[in-house]
Amino acid sequence: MIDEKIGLKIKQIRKGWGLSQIELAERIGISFQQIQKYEKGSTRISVMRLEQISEALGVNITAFLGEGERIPRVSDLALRYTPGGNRLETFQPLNKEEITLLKLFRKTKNRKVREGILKQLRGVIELENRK
Amino acid sequence: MIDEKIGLKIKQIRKGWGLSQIELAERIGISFQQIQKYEKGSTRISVMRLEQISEALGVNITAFLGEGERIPRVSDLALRYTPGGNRLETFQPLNKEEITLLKLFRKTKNRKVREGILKQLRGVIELENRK
DNA sequence: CCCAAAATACCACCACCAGTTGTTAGACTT
DNA sequence: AAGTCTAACAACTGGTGGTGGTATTTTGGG
Repeated sequence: MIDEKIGLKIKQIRKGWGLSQIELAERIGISFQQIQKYEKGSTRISVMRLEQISEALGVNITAFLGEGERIPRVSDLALRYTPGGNRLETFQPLNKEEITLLKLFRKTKNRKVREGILKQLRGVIELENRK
Repeated sequence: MIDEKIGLKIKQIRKGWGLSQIELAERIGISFQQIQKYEKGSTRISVMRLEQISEALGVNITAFLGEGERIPRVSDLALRYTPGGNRLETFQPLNKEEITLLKLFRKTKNRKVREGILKQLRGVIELENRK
């Protein structure tokens, strides 16, 4: 899966440098057979190993991961994580209203006020659910 | 070593979202005890796992690897995304109280209630500043 | 303050797989 | 055709990734 992709890149970069599996293996301190497994994607690569490999190959570790990746846009996440129902997950990008809420909430230094807001919300929610 | 660093970041980002170890664990289908090990850095993280985790946390996998790089937090993106023009300059991860607030706020479906809360906050803030 | 419950930390055990060794086969020299 | 270098594949094993169980801390509402 992802290990296969990474393995392929390892192979490409290694060959690009004209290194044999043996040479690469020696630089890292493991057997060349294990390198084979990595390149074939038949064993999972740990982050630590990948770091060693990237170092041995003189490339940044992100060279193996970057690909078409990009920083997830808010819209993507919204789509991905607001599935069926109104399951209220904590994990959602903040929408405009919520951002306003946060900014306001942070502006008031008064503990009592903040606690009051929370209490008030709880009350309303209970009321809603009761009906 | 590198696993400890990654573990720390996992913890940071997870908490920033107000997720428990249990919730994160469920999202990727492993035990929360294993999450603990990852966060403590006591077991090596495979690239595959890290990818799952980064997806579950809504960040790019490079967020855990980029050493000095800035962590592209989703909540960060969300906040900077604010169309209103007035953005929060430096993002602070959500603290406990704010997470509670958000959860409650999202629980109430009633628009009026939410608007009321905002209005109320504005009032209090104005009051505070006047004194 | 107090108390339940959620969240986290800690421990011991097991199964699997990362890593090893060994063998084979092509590809190239000389 | 014999030696060398490289890479693919099989069989084995120890370490550790992953688990369930329990103890401890932290939380937050009354």
